[in-house]
Amino acid sequence: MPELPEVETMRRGVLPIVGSKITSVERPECKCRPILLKPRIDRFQKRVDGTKIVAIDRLGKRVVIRLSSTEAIVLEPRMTGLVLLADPPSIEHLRFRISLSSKSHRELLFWDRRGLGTVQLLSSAELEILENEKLGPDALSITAQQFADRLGKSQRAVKVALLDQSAVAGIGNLYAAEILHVAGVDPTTCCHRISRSQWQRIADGTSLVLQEAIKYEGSTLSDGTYRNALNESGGYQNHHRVYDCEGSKCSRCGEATIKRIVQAQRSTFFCPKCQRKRGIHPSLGNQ
DNA sequence: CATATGTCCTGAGAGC
DNA sequence: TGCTCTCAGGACATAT
Repeated sequence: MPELPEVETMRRGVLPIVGSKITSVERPECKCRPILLKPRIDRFQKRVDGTKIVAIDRLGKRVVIRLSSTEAIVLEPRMTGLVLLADPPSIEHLRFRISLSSKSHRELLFWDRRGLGTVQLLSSAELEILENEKLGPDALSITAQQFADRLGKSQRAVKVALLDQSAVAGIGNLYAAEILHVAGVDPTTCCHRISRSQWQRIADGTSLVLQEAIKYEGSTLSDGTYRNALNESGGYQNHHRVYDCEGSKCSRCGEATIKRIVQAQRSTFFCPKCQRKRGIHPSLGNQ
């Protein structure tokens, strides 16, 4: 499930195609339902053919391929999408191909097993709306002040709020849990009860966890879906502190056991000792 | 407006 | 063994 570190790894992996020209785009034959493509392939073709790739950026969990026309191809992997220069894991779920006039890299591929991902061609104005109005500050650089400003009055549990891309862009279910563990904050805490120093720890934890995960090229979970642009696994799954660690001993306190709960229909993993709510002492004698 | 829930999708794994 | 069921969680549409 590509989140910021995985998408950033994909972005870095396809940087070598900057400077290449697009010779054609194609939607390969696919037995499964087609993914969302906007605009339709014939109009898409006309607008991108012959343009040059001038930059490749990341916008939250999306890869943005900027073109000399000032438009941009926005790739959104969602659950199982991959952005590849190498051969895809299977031919059957190949969803989109960008052919290039490059000697070293002939094509960029978008592969997606479950098909929830999207490929969109946006004008610079549309991209600006996405960046400035729909998405919050990027998680890699968000400050404690920005966290407090955007979520400080929310009634939601902090773990659920961290997944809101309009509040902060790039965090998903896995890294929300990792961040709150590093910050030492109970994932069920209502945002409005979080102190300044806790927002600071959350901001610090966000930066630390995401940079660490980028260093290891993201997390390839047991289903093996996520790969980098060269179809290689990530390594951060071996460094998870809580995610998918239910039942193992917490590495932070060395005493408690990692627990799993469900919040907003999603798994949350945490250490009940390191991530306790502050203030009220646990009531005695009711166990 | 803020927040909660349902939906899309496929393959893996559980259980019978 | 082979069937059915449940689950995984990105973002968005719809409901409260």
